[in-house]
Amino acid sequence: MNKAERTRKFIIEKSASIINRKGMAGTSLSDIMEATKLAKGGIYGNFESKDEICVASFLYLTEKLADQLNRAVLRGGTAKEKFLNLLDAYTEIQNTEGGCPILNFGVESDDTHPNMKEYVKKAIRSSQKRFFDIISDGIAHHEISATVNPKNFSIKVFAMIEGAILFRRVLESDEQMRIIHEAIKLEFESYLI
Amino acid sequence: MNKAERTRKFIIEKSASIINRKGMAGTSLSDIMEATKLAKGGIYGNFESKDEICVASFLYLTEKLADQLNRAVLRGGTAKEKFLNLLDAYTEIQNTEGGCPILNFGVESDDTHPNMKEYVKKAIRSSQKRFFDIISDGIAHHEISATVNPKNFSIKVFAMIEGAILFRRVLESDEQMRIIHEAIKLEFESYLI
DNA sequence: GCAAAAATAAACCATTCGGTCTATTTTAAC
DNA sequence: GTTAAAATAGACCGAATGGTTTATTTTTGC
Repeated sequence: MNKAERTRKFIIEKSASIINRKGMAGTSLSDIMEATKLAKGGIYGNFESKDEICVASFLYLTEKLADQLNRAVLRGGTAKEKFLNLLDAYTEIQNTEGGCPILNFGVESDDTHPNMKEYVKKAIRSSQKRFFDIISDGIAHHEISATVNPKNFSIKVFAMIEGAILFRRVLESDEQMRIIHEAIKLEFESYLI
Repeated sequence: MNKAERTRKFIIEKSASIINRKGMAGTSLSDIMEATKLAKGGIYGNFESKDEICVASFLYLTEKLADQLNRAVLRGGTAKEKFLNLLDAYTEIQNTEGGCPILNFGVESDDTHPNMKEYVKKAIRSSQKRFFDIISDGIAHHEISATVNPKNFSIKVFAMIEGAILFRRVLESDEQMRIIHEAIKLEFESYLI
């Protein structure tokens, strides 16, 4: 890794949480310069545009989040442990770095940032797949009742989590996150054999 | 209603969906001028700042939405009808005007727009209350099992709806909204007496 | 219809914006 | 340690930004 690569990585790490919190449109180059203590020359030597920084920041945030979620899953042996670890991880992790990148970038990824939408799509699908895989494996290993539809349940769970993250952010309270966390847990446990 | 009041109303109506779609930071005065075909003098004669237009737009959008949702509820007689009408309304209405204002403004209402957060809080609470009232009345009238916690179920349902709205927007498909809609319906029906 | 007030248009303002280009510093290879 | 290339700083650019003020048009009340 040469100096430019190191600087590029540094810029992404310093910018990601700001862009996540303030939004792409709400974050200026000045904000990024301030966060990195770099001048424009340094930033534009590494990125072609602000949009490229935003994309790189989103990918960085979701990769980091995926690592954390995957580690939480791997700490479990049974499907129950894996699922509950994953659920807990969502509750604990998402409270940092400006919130959930899928929620934040997902809302902003429209006409003004069309390329971002493809990345968010992928992130949604892989987030749901993480739940899907746990449920499917649990069914295959006779830990979870085959009456549950892994795809539908995964979609439902992930929707609840994203909704809960939004409420936690706006209401500035963990209360509703805890209520939804408990509701997911109870429902999941009702499917255990 | 004098001319200025009429113009003010006109500006809000024309601006609301744009601000909802593009975000507060992503919508410029030029965008609003274009949408309304008014010059700045006309706009600043009615509003003190762009922020005031954003607040007015949010309140307009949520009031309009609430009217539609309330009408859907009133078209039902039983708790079951009311709930399912409300659920259907969310599925059908939200696909317009730039999406769900609670989601869009909720994500953007942070440090950069602190006053907006209070309005979004209220909108979340009243959205959940609409479900809560239906469930509570349903329990009081022995239509719904008393084993269901109206508060928790309302929070859960609304989280699912907001999550589903996000997915529909990003995935550009109704599929997951339909899956979640069906999941909510099935769960609700399991509580009917 | 007229005159004054209200409402809006258009000109103006300073600042900020994303990006480009030149100047300077740092790094890497020898 | 030296030199050339790479990397970054800082000056520059035109456009865009939100907002203010002056000019013009429209509305209102009589």
